[in-house]
Amino acid sequence: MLTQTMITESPRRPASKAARGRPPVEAQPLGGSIELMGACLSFARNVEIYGEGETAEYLYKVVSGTVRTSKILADGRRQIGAFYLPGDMFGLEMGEEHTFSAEAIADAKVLVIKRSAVTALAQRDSDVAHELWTLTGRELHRVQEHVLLLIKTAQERVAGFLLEMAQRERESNEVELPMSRQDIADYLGLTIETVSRTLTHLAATAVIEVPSSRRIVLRNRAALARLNG
Amino acid sequence: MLTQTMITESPRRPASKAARGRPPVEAQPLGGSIELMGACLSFARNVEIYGEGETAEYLYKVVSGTVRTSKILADGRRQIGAFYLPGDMFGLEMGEEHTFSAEAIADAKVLVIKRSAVTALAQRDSDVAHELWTLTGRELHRVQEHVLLLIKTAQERVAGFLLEMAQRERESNEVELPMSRQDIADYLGLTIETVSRTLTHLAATAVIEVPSSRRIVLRNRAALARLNG
DNA sequence: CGACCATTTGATATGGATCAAGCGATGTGG
DNA sequence: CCACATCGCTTGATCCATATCAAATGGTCG
Repeated sequence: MLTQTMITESPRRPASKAARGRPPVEAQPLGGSIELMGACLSFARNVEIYGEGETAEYLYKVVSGTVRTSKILADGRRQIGAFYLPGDMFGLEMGEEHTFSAEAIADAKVLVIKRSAVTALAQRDSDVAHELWTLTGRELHRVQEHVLLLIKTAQERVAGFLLEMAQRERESNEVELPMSRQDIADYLGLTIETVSRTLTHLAATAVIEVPSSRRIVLRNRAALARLNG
Repeated sequence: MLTQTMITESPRRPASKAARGRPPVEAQPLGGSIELMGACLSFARNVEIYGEGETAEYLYKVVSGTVRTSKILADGRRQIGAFYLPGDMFGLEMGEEHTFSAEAIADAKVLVIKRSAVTALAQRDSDVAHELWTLTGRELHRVQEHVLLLIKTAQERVAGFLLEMAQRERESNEVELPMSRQDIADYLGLTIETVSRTLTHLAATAVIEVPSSRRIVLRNRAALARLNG
């Protein structure tokens, strides 16, 4: 069994701190008509936003911070389904229940939108319906990519992960990782030690630089892409 | 690199043989309004239905036989995305291109539906739109389950696969596997040898019975479910 | 400063991959 | 009708990537 990060239910901190370190989200083409009608909530680091199995009453959009969705298997192993950065929507479900749980990785602000309102709107407005569908389709695509990651070697997974993260934080070579090594490991289906060793190895071969554990510089993108398979 | 099954582009055989061995498909609640407007095509074993990267002009519904979707990685490894049995729809894409290719595993008949017709219809009819969305959502759920399979041990993957297949062929304990060991291996992210060994082991421990290589009897579902994690 | 985490590093174990035969069906040509 | 090639599958022996177990390091906060 893998060692799990203990989820410490730390008390909510004031929202003022949550927006730190990431620019405000510009209006997205997707969700343009949706995002108007939600309330904005703050969640402190490691606080659960919703739990697996709870009824899916809302869908969410990250304003600041980072959110992870995860699932705990019977024997305690944890699988992380996705990381959501500012601008990403999450929590949209087809069934009545959330199939994963969601937690804030760093203090996060999320826009909360009532599901019933959106689906009702979608019934009349085919554009909204199309947006919802697109959202699900995008998610599908992401998960398919995730499957492709999981059949690869440790190096390839880590390389793929870094490229994925780099792609998302505006095409820079500096990647700020908001999640712990354990989170990365549980996302990639590896152990924390293997993730660490692989990063060390990539650094040793000058493919990346690791100035601090949560900050990574991509020195040789081509090599990473090659490793990615 | 994994050894790949050679895809022999055998010539199309007459459709009469394709329906063998599986009862005709009853009308599904989903797709009720969609399936009326398609043509029915036949594909021989191992014939490609569409290729990765081709423009997604149609979506498909399996009438008889079995279809697999797959992707070949740069180094030759193959990942199978899904197996589609009679009644299942596949090939629905959000983008303009197919992200996987699709081949018939056994001689198959598939209903072919023009994408543009469906999306046009969806624009006016919110029920059709909802059907499309549901279809994508169901697919998303399947792929999420696939991810969960891929982080498990070989035993757990094979057990999970068998349960999945059993669930789909009307809740019987007899599972007829239409796909080869190589297909199963590429679906589960294992080698053909490991799949074979695992099945042998499950048979040795009386969890299953393997009267012929393509036919499996689940003797102890509880044990399988336990192995499934 | 000292306690507590997260992360790295090291030593060893192991599950599954790889390499290599063997086996049983199915089909083909002599 | 039988010898023989072929193909899909199984079985065996060995190797290696990653897990596991254990300890050291380093950063953060009271």
